[in-house]
Amino acid sequence: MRVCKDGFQREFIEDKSDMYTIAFTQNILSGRWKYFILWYLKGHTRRYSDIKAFLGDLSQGSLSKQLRELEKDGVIERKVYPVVPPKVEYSLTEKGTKLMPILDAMETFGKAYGEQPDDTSLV
Amino acid sequence: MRVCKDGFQREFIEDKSDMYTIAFTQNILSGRWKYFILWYLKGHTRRYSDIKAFLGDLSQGSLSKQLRELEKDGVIERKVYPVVPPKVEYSLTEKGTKLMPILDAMETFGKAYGEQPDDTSLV
DNA sequence: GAACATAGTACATTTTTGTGTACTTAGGGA
DNA sequence: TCCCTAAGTACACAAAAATGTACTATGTTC
Repeated sequence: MRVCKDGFQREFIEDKSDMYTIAFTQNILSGRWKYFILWYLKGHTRRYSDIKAFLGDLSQGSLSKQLRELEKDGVIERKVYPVVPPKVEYSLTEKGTKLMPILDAMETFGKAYGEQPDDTSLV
Repeated sequence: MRVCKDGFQREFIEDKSDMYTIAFTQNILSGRWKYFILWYLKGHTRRYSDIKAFLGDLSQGSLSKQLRELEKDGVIERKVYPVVPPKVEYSLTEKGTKLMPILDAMETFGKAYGEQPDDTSLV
């Protein structure tokens, strides 16, 4: 029971705060490619061109945008080497590695219920 | 090492299949409100109007759409009582409960790194 | 001195999502 | 008789996300 802005007392059946922490996490992960990028970076340092090649069917603009957002949220790190042609490496930060249990849980669910995609589509 | 469609052998540094299972799960969870709906259904059977009231700031059309998608994906169950005015109850299926570890992992991350929202915003 | 490579940016356009408004159903109450 | 309720649907519209195309930088190689 709690006093609200309107002066009345109300019983709060749910505490929404847990939900807000989920929303916070969701914001970081929202984006068509972010799970894939994070998954690909798991345990590796990768160059921009490798990520691009791995994901394949996305434009440079999209990739750059997703990477910038992940960097802004502090889950990946960007290391620029001052060479020509440019070389930039991406890796997970410690915060980023803390997202891995989420990916693992998604993988577990997907393995239990998902269909295997056509193998040739991977080649 | 594997023979590809183009006839060449290639070394596959990554096996993408795990990533596809993540994509499968992501598809089920994509949608502005789905995490919230699932979270709210955790351990409870809820009426349409309760879900609407809980989420607050979304239209009937949006809510119906999200619920239909979750039902189609088999993660929630819809039970209609033939009364007037209508009564419809939603609950998690067993498949739906298997998504909970994902929400839990997101909550853990959010608790570690998220800021608490202004408490008054919840009232 | 022209072309190549990598890692981008800028901007217009398309696609995907989400929203707002109006409408429906049928029994019970004023 | 008319309005109320809960749980929707239908459709046009707006906002957000993703995409495609063109462009940039600069040291090295041909």
